[in-house]
Amino acid sequence: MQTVLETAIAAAVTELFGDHDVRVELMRPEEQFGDYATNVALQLAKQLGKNPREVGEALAEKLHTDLTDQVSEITVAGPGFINLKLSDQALIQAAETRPAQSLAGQTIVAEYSDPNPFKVLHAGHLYTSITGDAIANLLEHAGATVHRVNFGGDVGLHVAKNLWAILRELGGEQPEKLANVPEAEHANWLSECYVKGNAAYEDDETAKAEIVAINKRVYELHTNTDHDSPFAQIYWTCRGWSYDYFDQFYARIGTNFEKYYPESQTAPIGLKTVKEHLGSVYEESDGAVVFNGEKYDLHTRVFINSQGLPTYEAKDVGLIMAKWADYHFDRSVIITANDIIEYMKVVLKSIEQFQPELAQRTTHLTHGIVKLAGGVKMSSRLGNILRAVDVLDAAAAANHELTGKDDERTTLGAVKYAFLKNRIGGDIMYNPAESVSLEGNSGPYLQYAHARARSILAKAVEPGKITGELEADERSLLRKIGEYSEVVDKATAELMPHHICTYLYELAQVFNRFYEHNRVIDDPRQAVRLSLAQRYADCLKAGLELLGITAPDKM
RNA sequence: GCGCCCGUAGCUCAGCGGAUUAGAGUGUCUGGCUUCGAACCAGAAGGUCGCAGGUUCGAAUCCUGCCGGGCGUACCA
Repeated sequence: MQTVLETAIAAAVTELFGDHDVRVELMRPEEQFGDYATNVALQLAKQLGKNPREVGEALAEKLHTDLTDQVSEITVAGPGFINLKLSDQALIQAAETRPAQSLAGQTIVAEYSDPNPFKVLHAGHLYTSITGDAIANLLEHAGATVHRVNFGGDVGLHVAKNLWAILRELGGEQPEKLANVPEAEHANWLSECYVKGNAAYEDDETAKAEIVAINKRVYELHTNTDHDSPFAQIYWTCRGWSYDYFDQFYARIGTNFEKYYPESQTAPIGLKTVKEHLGSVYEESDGAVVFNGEKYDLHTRVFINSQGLPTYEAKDVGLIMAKWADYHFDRSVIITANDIIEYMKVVLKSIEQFQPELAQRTTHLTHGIVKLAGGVKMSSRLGNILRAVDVLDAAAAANHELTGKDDERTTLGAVKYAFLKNRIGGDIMYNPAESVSLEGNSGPYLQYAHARARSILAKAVEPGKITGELEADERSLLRKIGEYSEVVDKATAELMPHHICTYLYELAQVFNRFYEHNRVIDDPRQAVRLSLAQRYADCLKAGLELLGITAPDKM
């Protein structure tokens, strides 16, 4: 419908005023003004040297005859806006529009979550996982084949710190003693070891030297494919515990990954790639291999350190090469926190020098961090962290307190929506007491709104079709339903799921108002209203599912 | 120092070139359940959109400067 109107407006402009440089873009004005609005008269007036209202009046008159079937009212308002009100028939038709399949046929790799084995999953991982999942859903629903992948550091200094503490806890390289750690405690035990190892690294020079040595041993263990030495057994067992813990977490929040790319796998690829382009792209400096970003107004960064070990930069080069080899993607979306924006520019710029299409096809999408109320940043190095499970448990407790029930769907709905409703980019304030509300603009409000509509539908016979003239409240509801495809298209184009949250909340509000003032069952207009309720519930459910939130029929 | 991001009601956020009164939620105050689910609905109060210039028919939205905050700035990730 939007395209039909835009085409007609563009044609009318050309016919009345000849060719001019105007962008015909329809806006959604407030309902009192109409269903669509255009500012072409304002754009034209300047070029024609005419009064914008006169230009608007002329266009409105022309459009009124050109669009008799689609438009019931055209008015010129304010400085020269042309407001269009759809006929009921056109509105009914417009509400049938599906979101565009704008990415049909494309292969897209979506990388998100990226937790490090041996470390605890904190609230930030919860946020990035939920956001990444929603974005992957958007891409998928626009027709793309999406591969969800996950990158994580199973080698590196943090692992060495952890192993140093693990070895102390075990009293040496005695893998059999790992059996003493109860299965339920695996993740907690590892995270406690990390905190101890990190503290030792910072406070104790001897420990620091030992940790650096362990770091090198871990890399060697991978190059030698050592699974049998006592040291290797400890490493592989604890690493396995971490991946089990991740899988449990992802299962709980309902996302799943096709593939993990551990750094131990991408490191050798990155090392090889960087060395292949040593001299042409990368260069030696102070015993390390760097990419001189200053040539491109970026920072210079180390890709291979002076010990010959790959840094995160080289591992990321390896990751991008591995993703390319595995998928030959049309597009690669990497979702991380903001703090590595500049870093990623350097990595991509370096890759651009020898494989430009990989850099061109990559989108680095970043979000803020989860902050505790009071402005405290979370750090797993310090141990004063809010774990992912703490956030979920707090939401579950709030849910229980309000409803007396335990429902994981509501808990997840609350947490996911609380995170997703904010525009990606800024930091998220998390207040354990207030942030995960079940009322107002929240996930449970939408789930509840959905369940109410389903409850009505369950009481009635099959709804019919929406036909004939609509009453004002019915029209408002259908108008809102009709915006769905536009909103999803926008959210997909911008990779901004929060647009869907804003819309769904408005949609539910419109329905709740409708429901407050109008009967559905046992009303002369039952057939039309049931049909509207059905459309509404389907629309709400589809939107929630795009966000990764389940829409229960009862709650 | 340089670069990037942010500053909108007490709090948490939408809005990011358009409409006489800048929107929500929450919190405060008030009203509505013997009737399709009140996790709901309705109303009141609450804002010099950080400050100062500029561009524009039109600026919270674009540009410049300043103030305040965050992040990054070579061998962490």
